[in-house]
Amino acid sequence: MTEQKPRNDTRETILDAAEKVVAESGARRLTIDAVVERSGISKGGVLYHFPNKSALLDGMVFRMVQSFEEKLAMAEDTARAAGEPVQPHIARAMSVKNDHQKQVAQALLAAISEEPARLEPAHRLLREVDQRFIDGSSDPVMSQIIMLALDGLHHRALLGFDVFTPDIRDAIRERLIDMTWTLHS
Amino acid sequence: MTEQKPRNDTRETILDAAEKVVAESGARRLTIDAVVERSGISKGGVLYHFPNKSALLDGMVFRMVQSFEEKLAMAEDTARAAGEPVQPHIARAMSVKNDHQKQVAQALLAAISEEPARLEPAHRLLREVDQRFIDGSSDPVMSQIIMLALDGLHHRALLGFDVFTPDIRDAIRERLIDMTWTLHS
DNA sequence: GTCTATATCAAGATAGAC
DNA sequence: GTCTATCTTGATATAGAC
Repeated sequence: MTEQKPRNDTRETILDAAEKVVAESGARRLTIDAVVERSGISKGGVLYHFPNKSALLDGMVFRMVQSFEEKLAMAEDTARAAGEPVQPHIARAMSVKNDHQKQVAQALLAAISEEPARLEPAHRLLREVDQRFIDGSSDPVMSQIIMLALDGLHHRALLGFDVFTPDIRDAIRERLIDMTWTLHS
Repeated sequence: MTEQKPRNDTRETILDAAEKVVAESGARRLTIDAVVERSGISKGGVLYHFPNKSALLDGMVFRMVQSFEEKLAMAEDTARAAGEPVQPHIARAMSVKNDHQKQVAQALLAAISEEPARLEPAHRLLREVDQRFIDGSSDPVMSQIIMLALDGLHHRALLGFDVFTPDIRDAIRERLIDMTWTLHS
């Protein structure tokens, strides 16, 4: 039995609240006080875990990067276990629209508004994924285009501009995954 | 003789300065005072033209949208004059990396950090361009993918994450334009 | 239309009790 | 480890002279 993650300690509660604030009120209003209010934890408590606002942003970005990495690692493991190329699985993992993607958007948004330099871990991750995604492709430029289109999906969510109906979104996703298969078989 | 545009009145100077502040110091530091300092115009002067910060953001977004619309209109005129489909020309116009794209990034960044609602004019524009770009395509899903990839290029510039060498960027651009031709001939 | 001076407030950060 | 109270600053906005 893998025990339930005891993840909902105070730290996680604070990060959850921070994301909610950004989602609900915009990156501008991501203030310590807003997080205090949204989390129900006192200012002293919040500042105990994140001694200043930069640390809070680092925490948001780090958690986002980490959970994204886990998701990709799982996708790649699945691929390898099936003896398949990893790239279509990466594409699928990147294009899923769920809470996690929202988390990505909120964290990126907060960091870029406040201190773009804090995005470095996200840049690192994107560079690595780019590399693995293009690797071994029979048409690297097309692979890069697919990766950019996947980025574009995130982009629109980030800008709060998500006009696709679920069917169109699904059609786009499946098409991108198909294309990836073609480039890696 | 078309006379030199007399565009460099105080208003434009202020908007230029605002973009420079975002580019140099991040959206967070886009303050009235920073614009005052960067533009050399006094606080009273700046607040005469933009009575509050929201008005300044509106001004940034509006100018961005307008110049983008002009650029697209020119591209479409060129296409029609040559009896060609407009979509490849739209793709070309959207993928050019220049000062204008930087302007887009700075304005978007400032608006989204501060007041996402102020992005509405940009959303409207993107919806329209999307529509025209997909219109009459022999493969609308692929057209949408191309548009998303073009978005992705902007996205990476926006996040300060622009890793492509100029040749790769050119290769991607030309490929996207080629694909667009295929879908509209 | 442009300027300086100043009022007001929101937000980050610290101190110290429990 | 969590809390309340308070200090300090940076930023918006106003007033009114030139």
